[in-house]
Amino acid sequence: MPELPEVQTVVSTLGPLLRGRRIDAVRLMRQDIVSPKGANLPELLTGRKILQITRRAKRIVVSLDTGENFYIHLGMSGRLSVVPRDLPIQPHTHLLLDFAQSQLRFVDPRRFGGIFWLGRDESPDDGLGPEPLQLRTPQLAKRLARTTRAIKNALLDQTLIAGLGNIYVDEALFAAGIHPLTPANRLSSPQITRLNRSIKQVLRRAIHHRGSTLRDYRDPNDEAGRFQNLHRVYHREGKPCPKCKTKIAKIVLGARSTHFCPRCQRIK
DNA sequence: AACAGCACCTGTAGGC
DNA sequence: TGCCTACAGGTGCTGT
Repeated sequence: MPELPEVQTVVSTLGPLLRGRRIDAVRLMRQDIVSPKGANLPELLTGRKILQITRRAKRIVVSLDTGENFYIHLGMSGRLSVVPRDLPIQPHTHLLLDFAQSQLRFVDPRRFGGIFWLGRDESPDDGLGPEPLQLRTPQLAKRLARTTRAIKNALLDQTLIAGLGNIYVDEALFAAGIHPLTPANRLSSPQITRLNRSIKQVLRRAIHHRGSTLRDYRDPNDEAGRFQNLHRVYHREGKPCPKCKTKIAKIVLGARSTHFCPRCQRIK
């Protein structure tokens, strides 16, 4: 469910609530959400203090006072919330961290998300391409030149560029006027320049509006995002294109729905 | 070796 | 109302 803007919103909300707090107790209801398989989270976390919470792509990285780190991935349906300890526990709650005055809960019905403990030789960057908000155009051009896949699929590949998902790829391609099926290595250099600008613009706006809530995304204070109201193509099939009024099309690409304007986004 | 396709899970919305 | 299917914001594996 969450892409970079939603994860950024979660991280900015959690930071002030948890920074400097000591973990008094840990309750892990399902071991199978933890990686590596055998990691003993209660033992690793109890008594530790949280130094800071940061984001890398869609990973929520928690740094501890021991110098150790782990990250949380929300998958499609994962949610983190900070609540009073005595609030009733809802179904699919897999992990509870107790602090003096509050409790952090990880709830994830589909269990595509999880908690990833990082060993001394591991980094939250492992397996990830560059951050889209820091990406320079020559770097993007170089990476896209290496592949013939459809640009939509290439942008979803987290090793190529890390943090975009289905919504924001469709929105960025629309903003740049690029057809999602265009082979990545066939983009012209003006197109790549526009694409890089569009990606940043879409992500910044989405972060400003605290992400998109389509079904059930919520920040740790249980608040919905607002950016879904500003989507121009995503989930708008059959509705008029905001630029030219042509009906927005929906196709399936790599098993993901893909939305675009057939008139504004042509394959060159 | 890169890449398409599917599997992994559960909840929900929409059609009949 | 109720049943059944399709689909959902992600990623990792498998087979070509």
